[in-house]
Amino acid sequence: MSWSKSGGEAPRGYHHGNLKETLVRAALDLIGQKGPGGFTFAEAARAAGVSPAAPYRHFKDRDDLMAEVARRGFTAFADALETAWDKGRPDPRVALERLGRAYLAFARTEPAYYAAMFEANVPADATPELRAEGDRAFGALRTAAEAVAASLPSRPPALMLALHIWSLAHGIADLFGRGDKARRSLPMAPEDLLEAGVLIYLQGLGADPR
Amino acid sequence: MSWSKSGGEAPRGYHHGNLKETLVRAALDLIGQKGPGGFTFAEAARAAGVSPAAPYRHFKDRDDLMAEVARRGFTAFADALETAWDKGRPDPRVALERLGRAYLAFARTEPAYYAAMFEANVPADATPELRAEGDRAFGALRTAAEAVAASLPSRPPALMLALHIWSLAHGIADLFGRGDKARRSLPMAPEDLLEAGVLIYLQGLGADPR
DNA sequence: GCTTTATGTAAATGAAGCTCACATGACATC
DNA sequence: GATGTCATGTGAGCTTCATTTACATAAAGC
Repeated sequence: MSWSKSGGEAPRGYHHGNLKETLVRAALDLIGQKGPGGFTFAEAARAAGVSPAAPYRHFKDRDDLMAEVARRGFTAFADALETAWDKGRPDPRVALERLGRAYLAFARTEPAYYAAMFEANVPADATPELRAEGDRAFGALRTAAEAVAASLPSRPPALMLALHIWSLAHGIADLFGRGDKARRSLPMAPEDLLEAGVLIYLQGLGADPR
Repeated sequence: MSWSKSGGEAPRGYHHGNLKETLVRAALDLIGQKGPGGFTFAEAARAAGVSPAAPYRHFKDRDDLMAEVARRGFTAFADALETAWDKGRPDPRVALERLGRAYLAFARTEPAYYAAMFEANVPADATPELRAEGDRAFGALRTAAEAVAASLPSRPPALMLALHIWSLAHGIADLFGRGDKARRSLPMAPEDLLEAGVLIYLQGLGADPR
């Protein structure tokens, strides 16, 4: 049942028909296999079955493709965080924990995206779209921080709270959270490490110790 | 007064005499200027004034040179952390704050080392020496965590404490702590963000709020 | 049909990583 | 002091890559 070129080696004419999309997927595959440094423009072209020059019709250069992968990563990331937050239901603290787990789950299940987003040395504002999606991801965290801050008696500044949680989550993800690529092994699940950290942190801000 | 080859463009014979050292420094320079990805073996050779093949007499390949740079970085890092900790004087909490600041200071003042250590995709155990120095750096943090944990009424597990603080520090350094290379700008100094975070965290563990 | 525009190809350039055969010289040993 | 050996550089060459330029093909509108 291969009537289209989705997935397989469909013969094609002079024009590919879906090169841009194919290249992005190939790039994602390659990044997943060999890291953001190992991915080459030429190999992505080979994977798509086109000449080495063809990708230049769709991306300015190698970095531009990388930025597009990162942008899609941030889109998926922001979506995941917003979904996990679910408007703070049933209450901000529970929702925050869900958000933290979603953060680490993304790093774990989408290491290729995560690498393109945070390890490929793509400038945060390589393109306006990239900047926008990155802001949206951080916005999800920021929104959560605001709700949690408002629920605490000490009323801490929401931005600070967001930055602390983001940094902790990112640090854990970068150091321990990527399967076999992790820098060190851990005596517990990264998710649990993060949950414990956030819990302690919130208690430090005066949350009731449940 | 240039009677030796230290520092300048001293004419040299067939043999360089100090190539390995020169290459490491050149690599560090290049990494600082163009990032870990932009550094090339060939350019390091040019900087040292030798042919492109010469470096292979001292390093197995490009990654091997990178690993050596990272190793030296971890050595300097571990030294800095141990010095800052200063055996916990005058008391663990004060010393821990000093250690946290030293962590971020290193990331800020030695971005090239920090990049080689954490962004160059050098496996943590690329060489036994690298692993050893990395362990020593973490050991400094671990020692500090033990002393602080022992000083707290709740007696939290020291390893957990070390991992939380390391992750927070690394996350802040990676996201905000590298000057213009930072991913986002911050309304405060990274050092202050870290200090506030650790303070809140320790309060969550039952430390007296000073 | 004819033009315009988008999309690919071929060929070439320049740089990089790496290897191999060979050159040079530092040093030890007779 | 001649000689042999080992460490350290050189030169040339191979392969891969990024990127550009001129040209080819086809899809769409006229």
